[in-house]
Amino acid sequence: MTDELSLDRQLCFSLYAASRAMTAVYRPVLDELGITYPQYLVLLALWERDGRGVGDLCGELSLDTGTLSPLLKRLGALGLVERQRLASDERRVEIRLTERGRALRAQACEIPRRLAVAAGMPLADIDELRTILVRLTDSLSTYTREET
Amino acid sequence: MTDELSLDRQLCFSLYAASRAMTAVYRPVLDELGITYPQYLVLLALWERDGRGVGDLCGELSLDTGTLSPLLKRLGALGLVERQRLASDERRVEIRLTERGRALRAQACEIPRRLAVAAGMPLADIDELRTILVRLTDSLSTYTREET
DNA sequence: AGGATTTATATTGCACACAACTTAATTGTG
DNA sequence: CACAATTAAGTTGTGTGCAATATAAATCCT
Repeated sequence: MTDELSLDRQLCFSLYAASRAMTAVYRPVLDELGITYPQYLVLLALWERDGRGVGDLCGELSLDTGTLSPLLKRLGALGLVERQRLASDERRVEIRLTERGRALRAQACEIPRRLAVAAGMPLADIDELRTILVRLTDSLSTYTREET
Repeated sequence: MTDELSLDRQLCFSLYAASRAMTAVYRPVLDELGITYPQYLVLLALWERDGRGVGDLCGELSLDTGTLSPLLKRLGALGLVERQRLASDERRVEIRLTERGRALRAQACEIPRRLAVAAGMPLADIDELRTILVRLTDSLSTYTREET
C-alpha cells in the first residue's frame, strides 16, 4: 500500500507540479502584456478564430462559465475584447477582439521561443509529451463523464 | 507567427488541461474522504514522513505559505492534522497527523487503482510520462529561478 | 397560444495559487 | 549586549476553478 500511494503521489503530483511550473514561466512574460495565463489561453483561442460565444470558449478550454464569465469581463475591462448580445438569440453573447486585443498578438509572438528555451528539451520530445498528454486528458475526461 | 502561437497553445494548454482533468478524476473519490486534491497531496507527504515544518511542506510541494497556511488550518479543522509550535524555535510550527489523519490512509489506498483505470494507459507509459514531466518541471523551475 | 422544459450566460460560495506585506522569533555583527 | 538582518509563518488581495444556483430567452408540447 505504501508503494502504491507513493507511486500515485509521483503520478498526480508530477502533472500538478509541471502545470504550475509552466504557468510560472509564463507569468513574467504575460505580466508585460498585463494579462494572466488563463486570459492568454482565451486570447490564443480568439486569435485563431474571432467572434465566438461564451459557450464555444467554455467547450474549447473545458472551463466553466463560472470561470470564464468573470474572466471575459476582466478582458473586457482591459479593452481587449467586446461582449455583444446576439440579436438573433438574446441568450447568447458573442466575444470579439478589439483592435487592442488583435494588436496584442504581435507582442505575444516571442513567447513560444522563450518557452522552448525554458523547457530545455528538443521540440520532438515536447511534441511527444504533448501527444501523450492529449491522450491522457481524453482518457481521464471520458472516465469522468462516464462515472457521473 | 500563427503557427508558432498555435503550437504554443497546444503545448501549454495540453499540460493545463491534463492537470485539470486529473484533479477532476480525483474529485469524486476525494469527496468521499472529505478532502480536496491539494489537501490529499499534503496528506500523501505526511503519510510518507510525519511531523514536518510548514516550510518543509512548502518546499516539497513547491507551494507558498499563502497557499499552505490556510490549507493546513482547514486540515486541522477537519481533525486530520495538529499544529504545534516548536519549543526549540518558536517561529516554527510542526505539522503532525492525528489518529484520524493516519487512519484516512487506509481509505486512500484504493485511489491509485482507480486512477490507473481512468488514465487508460499501461503503467510503463505512465511512468515514462512521469519521467518526462519531472525533467520538464526541473528545467522550467530552473529557468524561473534564473530569470528572477 | 401558453406553460413546462431546455439552453445560454451570469452569480455565489468555497478552496486554491501566488505576490506582497506583516508579525514575531532567531541570528549575525559591531 | 544592542540592534540590524534574516528567517518562519501568517495575512491580505486578486484571479482562477468549479459546484450550485439564478436569470432570462428560446423551444417544445399539447
